[in-house]
Amino acid sequence: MIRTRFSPSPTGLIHLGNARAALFSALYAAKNKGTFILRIEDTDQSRSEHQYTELLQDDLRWLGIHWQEGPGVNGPYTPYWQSKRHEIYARYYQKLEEMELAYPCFCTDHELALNRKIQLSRGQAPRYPGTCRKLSKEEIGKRILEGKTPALRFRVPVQTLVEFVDLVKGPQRFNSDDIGDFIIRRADGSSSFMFCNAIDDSCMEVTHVLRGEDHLANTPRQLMILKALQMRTPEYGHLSLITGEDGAPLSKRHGSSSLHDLREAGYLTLAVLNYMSRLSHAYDEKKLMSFEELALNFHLGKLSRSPARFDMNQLMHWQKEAVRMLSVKEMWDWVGDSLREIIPSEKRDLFIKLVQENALFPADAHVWKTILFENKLQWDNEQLGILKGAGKAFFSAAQKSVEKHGTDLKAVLDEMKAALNVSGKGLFMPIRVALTAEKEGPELLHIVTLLGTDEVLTRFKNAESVC
RNA sequence: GCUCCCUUCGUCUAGUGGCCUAGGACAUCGCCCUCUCACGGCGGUAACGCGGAUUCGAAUUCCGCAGGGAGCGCCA
Repeated sequence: MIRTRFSPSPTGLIHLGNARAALFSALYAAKNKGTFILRIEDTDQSRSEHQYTELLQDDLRWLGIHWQEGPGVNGPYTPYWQSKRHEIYARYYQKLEEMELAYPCFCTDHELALNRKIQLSRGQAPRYPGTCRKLSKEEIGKRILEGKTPALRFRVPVQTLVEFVDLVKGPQRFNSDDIGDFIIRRADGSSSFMFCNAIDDSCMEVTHVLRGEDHLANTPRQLMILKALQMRTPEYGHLSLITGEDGAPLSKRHGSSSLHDLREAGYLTLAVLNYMSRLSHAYDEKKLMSFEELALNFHLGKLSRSPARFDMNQLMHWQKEAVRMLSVKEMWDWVGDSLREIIPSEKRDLFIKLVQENALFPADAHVWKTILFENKLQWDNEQLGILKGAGKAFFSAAQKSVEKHGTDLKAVLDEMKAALNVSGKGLFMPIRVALTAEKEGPELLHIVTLLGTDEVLTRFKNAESVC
């Protein structure tokens, strides 16, 4: 049974990199009919904010990622909030202390910072020097009596090779001597990420951990903890990072860097899903795929080892595809139901159909709503040139034809062709500009139908008056 | 500084020693279709970071270099 998880900390909106870790974890579980777990890592009370645990779940659900265990659904390994798992961690701290594989550390922030500075200036790796490593029971007792509250450090074994096969990067080998004793419980009693993340994965029987590449060097630490406790270890796969268009790590200054931003910007779930799935994972299929299809064709072995750039062009491509796939109802939800009230009921279907072929975002639909249903056309100089080029006679002829044929555009055009000896672009462009003040857009036939005879006449008249 | 990761068209990638005069998609350019944009069709431009080694043969293996990134936190 495959079990994967996503374990965000509620300190902010879900970053695209993390969202992708969640996505791939969910896809992998889905592909293998396994279980995908959501676990909230809120051990850092000072930085965790409740609002984010809700937002993060909303955003995940929006992306179409659903968890079989976690907040809201529970499961056999409850609770799924780390802040509520203190007793569980306490047992393992005790075990480690009993085995003397963990020891209290009384060093202050100041001492540690100073030490790091000295080591760095000497060209050494900034590692914990082991100050409290050999404190006797008496010394420890004395300090505690003095009112000092220690943190707990893991005693890293000496001269030990930690080896594992990374699911995407391949065989890895680390020397324990490159790793300093690290904190597993803070002085305030809370658990550090390094510790509870590993413990929870093991306790929850997670089989495959897919996470960001930035955790690769953490893996030997977590493996050492689990090994010391004789607990089962998951397999790890480290996903390459997503960078901005300039190759630098994705950040706020690149614009949309969180799922939430994308959602707010009007991107569709399927667009984001297809784009993100294909960032550092190759699919043979070129068409837009559903979550299920993406899962079915997901292969760990197809995950790329190299970092991938976030590319707006490509996202836009999937957005275009996704918009075209929308049903009429979905289109209304997407463009905003308020538009309905402005548009007469008999014209709604046609409006949606027309917008669907030309819009990338809801705002585009609003532009066409304004053009077609609010009478405030403004021609710019170039457009005025086009109108004047056609001339007053053109538009008076147009009005005459419309009066006779109504919105039967073909009849109108035929008559104008014969009367004015114009055709092609010379015929269509002045009409398009007169009716929409745009040089591009949906088919004129549809535009004329939506406008109706009276409005078409008004607009031709206005065009004539500026010639 | 130390440890680790990464490096194929502008971008995402295919590629696991001969099928590679390196394939696809997006972007871009041109043509066709066409009332415009889009769609669609056809075609073009465009890449194996550098240097060695192994081999009859290397994008693919090995070594070095360069560049980019991560970790070395009482952050996660």
